[in-house]
Amino acid sequence: MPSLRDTIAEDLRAQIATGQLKPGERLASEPQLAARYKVSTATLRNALALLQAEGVIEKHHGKGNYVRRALSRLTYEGGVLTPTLHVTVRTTQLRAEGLLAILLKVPSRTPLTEFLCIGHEGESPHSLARIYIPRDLAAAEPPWCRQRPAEVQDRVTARLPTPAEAATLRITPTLAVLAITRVSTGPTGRVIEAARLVLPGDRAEALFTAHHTTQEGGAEG
Amino acid sequence: MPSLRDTIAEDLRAQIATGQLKPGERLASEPQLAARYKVSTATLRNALALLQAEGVIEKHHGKGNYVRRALSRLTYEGGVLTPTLHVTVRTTQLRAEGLLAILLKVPSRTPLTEFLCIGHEGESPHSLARIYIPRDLAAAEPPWCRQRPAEVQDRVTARLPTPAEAATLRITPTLAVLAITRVSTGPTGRVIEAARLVLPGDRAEALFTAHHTTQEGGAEG
DNA sequence: GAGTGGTCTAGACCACCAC
DNA sequence: TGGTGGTCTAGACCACTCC
Repeated sequence: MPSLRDTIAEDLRAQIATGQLKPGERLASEPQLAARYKVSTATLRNALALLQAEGVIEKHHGKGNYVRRALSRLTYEGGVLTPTLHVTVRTTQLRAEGLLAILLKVPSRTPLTEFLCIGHEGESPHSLARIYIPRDLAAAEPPWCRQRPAEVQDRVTARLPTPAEAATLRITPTLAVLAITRVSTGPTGRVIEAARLVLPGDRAEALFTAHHTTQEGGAEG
Repeated sequence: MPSLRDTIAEDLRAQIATGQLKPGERLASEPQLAARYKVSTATLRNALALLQAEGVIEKHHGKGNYVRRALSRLTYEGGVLTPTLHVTVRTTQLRAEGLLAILLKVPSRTPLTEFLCIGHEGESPHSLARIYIPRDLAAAEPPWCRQRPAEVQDRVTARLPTPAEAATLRITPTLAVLAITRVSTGPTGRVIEAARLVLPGDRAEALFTAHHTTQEGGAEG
């Protein structure tokens, strides 16, 4: 037996899917919706929380609840994120500590340059990347015109965003993100770049293609 | 100013991190905890919902709330999931439809063999894989001893599990999963396998390593 | 039956936003 | 200032588990 919450969520999902509620449109206020569905506001908010976790609606304190605009799907492939419409970059000087030093294989307190990159589509941010480069390798040019790596390793996980990440990406803290940690090694074996990408789970995917010429099997567990 | 919910969640997290609450142990009942923290049960349950979404606790209706047992981290690399302790396989005959036909590049209704693989560690399931192979390629041997692929493409996304997946993996529907769709192509260009893996986001990671010998840059957006 | 978590209610009070 | 969502309360009632 579906709960009231699930029934209401399903009804709103259907209204959005059929276009009765359009992207960017404001939903009726929570008291109004609660009255319409004959439930308490707590139950109605519970239903909205479901839709929020699915990335179907956005909540804006003091303004209302809105149908989420359908943005392009993001594809991460070969170290490149597409589509890349607008990127704002903020450069910071810092020193390697902890995990960052390990990733870059440098001693603690090694000078680094951080490039904080936020990708935008229209008004809304859609991707967050923090790129770390040993300072002696970082010049004036942006990092994506740099030395060619000989090896790139991507570590991909699914998790909830930190509150800061959620705020930056304007997503709810309950919407899962795809987190990619990339380490690029130069031809000499030196790590030339470490990057941490955070992408909204509901509209991002990462593609990896491997070519085999000799042995190796397509196994699994 | 942190909310009561966040404060309580943080306190419980700390108790678990410091070992005051041990893996597998039952928490005090919700009314007891609510009294201890001097909040309503609704607020206390709100805090527990946070911990549940992080994979820190498990809720069991009618029994209690339990600290989640720390299982090994799962690593998916080169098409192999490790550690692979126990796998139960169920074989099913079916016909390609929709997305499956597209992935395998076969006409609709092509006969397929499905291998439903559930990885276990002790009592608890930790991974779910559905492997699809054109029936003329599927023999008696399990799929991981099959023909060598020339190319393997992995498509990785982060999302919430379906209710069925959550039940199979014994995770909450609010814990994100890492979903990997793999397509293996044989030396002749024919797709020899499609696989859909679902891994709990809080303890799985996928690793991909690319080697470059010529051009290509480490870009990003 | 006793105890647990799951759902839901009705309403108070606060914080944010726009006019 | 009025409307919106955010947090929290106190308590009713139901469903599940175990004795």
